[in-house]
Amino acid sequence: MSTSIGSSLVHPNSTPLILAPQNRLLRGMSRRDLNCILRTAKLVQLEAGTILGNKDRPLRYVYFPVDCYVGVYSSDAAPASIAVTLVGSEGMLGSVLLLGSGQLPGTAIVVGGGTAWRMSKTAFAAIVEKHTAMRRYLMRYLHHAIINIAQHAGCSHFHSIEARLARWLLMISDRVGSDRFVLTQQTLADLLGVQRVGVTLAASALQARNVIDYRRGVISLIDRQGLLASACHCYGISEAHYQKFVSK
Amino acid sequence: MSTSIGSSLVHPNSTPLILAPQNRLLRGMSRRDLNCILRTAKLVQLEAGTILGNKDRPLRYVYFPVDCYVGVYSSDAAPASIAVTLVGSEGMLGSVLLLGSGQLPGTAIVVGGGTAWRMSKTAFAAIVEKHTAMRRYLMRYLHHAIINIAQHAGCSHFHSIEARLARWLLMISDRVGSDRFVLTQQTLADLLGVQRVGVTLAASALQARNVIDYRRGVISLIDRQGLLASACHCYGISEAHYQKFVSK
DNA sequence: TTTAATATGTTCGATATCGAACATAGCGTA
DNA sequence: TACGCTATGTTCGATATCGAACATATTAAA
Repeated sequence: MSTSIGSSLVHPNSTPLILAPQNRLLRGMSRRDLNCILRTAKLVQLEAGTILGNKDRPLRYVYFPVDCYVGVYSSDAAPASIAVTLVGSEGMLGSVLLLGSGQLPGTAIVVGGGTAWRMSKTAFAAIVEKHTAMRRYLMRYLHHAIINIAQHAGCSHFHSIEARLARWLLMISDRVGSDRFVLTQQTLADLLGVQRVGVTLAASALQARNVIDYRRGVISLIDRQGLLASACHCYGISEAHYQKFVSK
Repeated sequence: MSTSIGSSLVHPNSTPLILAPQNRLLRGMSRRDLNCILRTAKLVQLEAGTILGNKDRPLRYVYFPVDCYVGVYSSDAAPASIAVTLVGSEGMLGSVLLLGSGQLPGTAIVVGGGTAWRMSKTAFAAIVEKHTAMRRYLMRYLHHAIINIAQHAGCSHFHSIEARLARWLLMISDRVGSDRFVLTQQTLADLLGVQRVGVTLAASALQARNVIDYRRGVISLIDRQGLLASACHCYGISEAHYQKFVSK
């Protein structure tokens, strides 16, 4: 729904500003900085499964997702891969370019398709070079992203599949801005770095407790409180850190 | 030995330059940048167990280890904690200050005592603000550190205790610049985020194959090739990345 | 309507690690 | 020398997840 609204609203050079607030990071910028980005960026459609960059091929663009989200996986190898971070409407893909290189800490793959603001890495570099406030702001976001990756490392090491699944469902929900989204258990398994069986069992348990509902690739979060209770504390820690250090 | 040489060489304002090359990151700088740092930094002694900073208390100093090394743990809580990175003579603690905040992605604890160059965070901020080449160089190091953390996340999730132990022993050896160092199995267990039993079994296996030798807190790497073969590929990947992106 | 493709459900033995003890051995100190 | 502290060794049942099948159900296409 937000997708169709978004698409219908976009007319070149008319009122793209209406969409911009749908990205939390852009929303946190000054009107001036925001305009600067939107003048340069282009709204594009990203399809699930698209590879946006990996360790060997640096990013050519940076992305500010509106209603899509991108997983960054530790490795290309499917069976021995785990997502180290998830980028959606709360952030951007490519903040690492602030350090002078678009080399990601892994492989970035679009998990949920949708729209995103896209900008070439050179344009991005030029803008942040010029606008100090924006650069500082995005550096805070990058800092948050780093801390988040470290958090993930501990999380995936110590917490059960069920707790991590609950956490990721909350994270995805936040990033797409909906409590209902398209996602198969296999894709979730790839994100968590576990077998699909593990996700099936964990998801069944959550469904049995009436916390979520899913059928053939569509997951609905029914009881958000229950999901929070099922998730490890990492979710809350990460969200609190974002609020404290990024969004003002 | 390197410790005693180092200590005996240090006379205030005399020839501290001799020690500086013992930090790989400093060694990679131009003579001018290096002098600038050494004029400001002070050589200090760090004792094992010292906490240098955590998520709540940002760093007050940055450190360029000479023969000590520092673990950054995902959490304060001892039993549910795992090291996300290890900083020794190959790098610095506090590169994250390049992003404007000294908040680490975890708790930094001195694992192996020794000497390090220390500089206040304000002095550091002033220097990197002024020296563009140095800032860019250290940004490359920070970039490497980020990628390394992501690598660790995948590593600890997929690889066995024995492979990870072998990897960490190599990492520690590189950071202290010796194939023999003081370290108990309990400390190793804390680094790996596992029980001590797990380390004992893995270490016994390595010793049985004549790859390492240890007795009461002193570990000696006997067969480096064998250790490399026992370690997961993460070690080589990380080292290669450092060479490619940091050290020129 | 039939068929194929895909998503989910279920089972089962194997294995790594946990969690919790208790035992032994080396080293410093009284 | 005797003592106590600390580091390492060893055992054992419990558990989560793996690895590999095969079964069923839903949807889309022919």
